[in-house]
Amino acid sequence: YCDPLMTSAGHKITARQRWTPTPLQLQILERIFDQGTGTPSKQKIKEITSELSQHGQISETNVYNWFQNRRARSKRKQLVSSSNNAESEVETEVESPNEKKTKPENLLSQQNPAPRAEDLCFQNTEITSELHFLGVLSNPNSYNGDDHLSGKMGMPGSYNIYDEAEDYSMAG
Amino acid sequence: YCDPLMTSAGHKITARQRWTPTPLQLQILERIFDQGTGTPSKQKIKEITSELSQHGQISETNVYNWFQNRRARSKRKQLVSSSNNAESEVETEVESPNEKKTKPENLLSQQNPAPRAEDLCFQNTEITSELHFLGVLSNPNSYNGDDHLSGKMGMPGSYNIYDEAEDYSMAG
DNA sequence: TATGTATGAATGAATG
DNA sequence: CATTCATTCATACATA
Repeated sequence: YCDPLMTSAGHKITARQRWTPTPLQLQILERIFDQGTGTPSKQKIKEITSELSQHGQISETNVYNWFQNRRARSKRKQLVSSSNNAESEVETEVESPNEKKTKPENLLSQQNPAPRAEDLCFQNTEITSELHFLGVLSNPNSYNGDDHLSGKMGMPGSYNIYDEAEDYSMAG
Repeated sequence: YCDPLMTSAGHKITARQRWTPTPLQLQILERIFDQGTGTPSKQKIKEITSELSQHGQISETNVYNWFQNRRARSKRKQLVSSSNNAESEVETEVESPNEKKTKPENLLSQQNPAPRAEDLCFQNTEITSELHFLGVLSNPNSYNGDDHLSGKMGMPGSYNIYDEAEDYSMAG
């Protein structure tokens, strides 16, 4: 399945728009990932890329993205698995982006200590859309505007309770 | 007016928590960014926000973040070339030049090895972005055939890998 | 050919 | 400002 760049038989390999890791590359990547390196960082990325280059064309960006995706994916899976015992009715909709309606990040606390107060505003989409048409969202209060860094704005057009003026120590 | 809440994928009508810059907004932002203003002052942010607000919902936070991200991405990799150039004999058996396809999904910059510092992907990211949003906003069912690029830009290296991917080449 | 799934890539937002 | 996360989009690939 994975071997788009196969030169042995595939003479006419239609260059993909996106990089397709070869089995070898994948193996190495997984191996490194399994080592718990998690975020290889720049230097490591280079090394890995260099290594993978021996097995096929690859860029540091690819490696970087791979790890990023891998990590995000891993977490997703994890929280999903743990969600089983959870009392939530959220049935394993994990692999169904189609069915995905919201992001059960609350379950994510397992691995993530939830350092940030992610107050998800679960507002009805329909409402939002309606508001758009109504033009209600056209020009909200725009908040004070000095809390760029602290801007916890959850959604555009939604009035976040944290809209309070939160001045940050941004070097002006 | 383009509905930022609706995307080509539009599998779900769930409103996006994420601000989606409209074409106009993007254009203005890029323009300002191009001026070299870099990180506009809070005052400037307000002004920009005000301007962009006329083209769609937007917050100062959005503007702020946008510039931050833009800046971070602007500085594309510049050392990826001389650092890891282990691959010299890449089996780049690209398709024949005669090969022609309706959809120029020709080789991606990633697929293209031989990273040269001078030859770094200096594609017009602006264009790419525009095309992107066009494709996104375009509905597969409503192919306009006019200016819709449907993500199938005929630009080589439309997916400039180095445009994204945080620079892991950090000096430290 | 059309649909579904898996996954790489793009981007806004968060954090340090 | 630098780095990382989370979400979404687009596409390769498998399947019917």
